Amino acid sequence: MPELPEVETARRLIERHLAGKTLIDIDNRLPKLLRDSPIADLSVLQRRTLLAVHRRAKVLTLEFDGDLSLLMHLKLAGQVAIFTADGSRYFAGHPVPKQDAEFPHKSTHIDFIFDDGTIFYLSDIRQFGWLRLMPSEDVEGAIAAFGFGPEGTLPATMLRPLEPRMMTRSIPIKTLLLDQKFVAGLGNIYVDEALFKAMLHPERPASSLTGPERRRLLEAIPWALGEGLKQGGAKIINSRAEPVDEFPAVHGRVGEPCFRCGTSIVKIRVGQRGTYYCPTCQKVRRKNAKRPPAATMVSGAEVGIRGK
DNA sequence: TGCGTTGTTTCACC
DNA sequence: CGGTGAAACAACGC
Repeated sequence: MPELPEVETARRLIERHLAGKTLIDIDNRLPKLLRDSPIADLSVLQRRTLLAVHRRAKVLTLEFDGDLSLLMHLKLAGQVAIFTADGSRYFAGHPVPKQDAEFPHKSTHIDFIFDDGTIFYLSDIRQFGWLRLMPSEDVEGAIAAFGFGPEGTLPATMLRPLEPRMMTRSIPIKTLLLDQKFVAGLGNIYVDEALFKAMLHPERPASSLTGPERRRLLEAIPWALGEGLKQGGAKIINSRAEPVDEFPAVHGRVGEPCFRCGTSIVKIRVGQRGTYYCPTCQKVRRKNAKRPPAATMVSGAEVGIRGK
């Protein structure tokens, strides 16, 4: 669930509440979360001060003094919770554990305890997330190795270089947008939202988009990520959306009326991913549709399979 | 109880 | 060798 907006929300929270503070204790009850980590033990972070928190795509870097940096990926179900000494609680990422739950929760795997009593809890109900601890000087190379494309939050004009690459790919536009090497930060929620905003069918071959359609999409990407960020991340619980100000408009809303036209939102699978769209607002349209249609219309090619 | 869930990697294939 | 689609993988709730 954590995509760019959720991860950026987490970054801001951590930086706001913990930058300049010193770690006094780390309780890591699930050491395997440190995967492929050059330094395999978090305890070396004891007595280190958090200097800054960075984000590239969906990867966070917590930079400590003493040349140590902790890379963090929340994947499907990671949650960041910060409890300050005055009893306030701040959350980002996955909705479980619930905000009023007792902490540490059974899915809370690491407690980072800071010198002023602030506690940073890292929970992950699915345990798909990962951490990597390394010398700060190695971070740049480690991030570069992911080969991320441009940040999806960039203004559309700066995403223009994506256009030629879009034109040569035959895969569904949704699949291409999910490729972090193409554009960084979109996940399943915000891809569906960007395609709805641009009024494009998720299965359209990327190369079939017209110039105006490509430009519309490049506008919709930072727009969708921005909407999510405004809300501190979209609220999707058990695959069901709880829209705020009509966002999300399609993701997690199967069977519910489109906010724009009232048609029931449909769920299909695209590249093995649950995909939500409005069959009225996001019709398949053919580029070079010269050939006059035969007696029958475009037979059910675009008809979605209704989710259960 | 088997399926769905996500981001990412890996693999088979053309 | 590159593009593509499918499978694998991590683990758990429903």
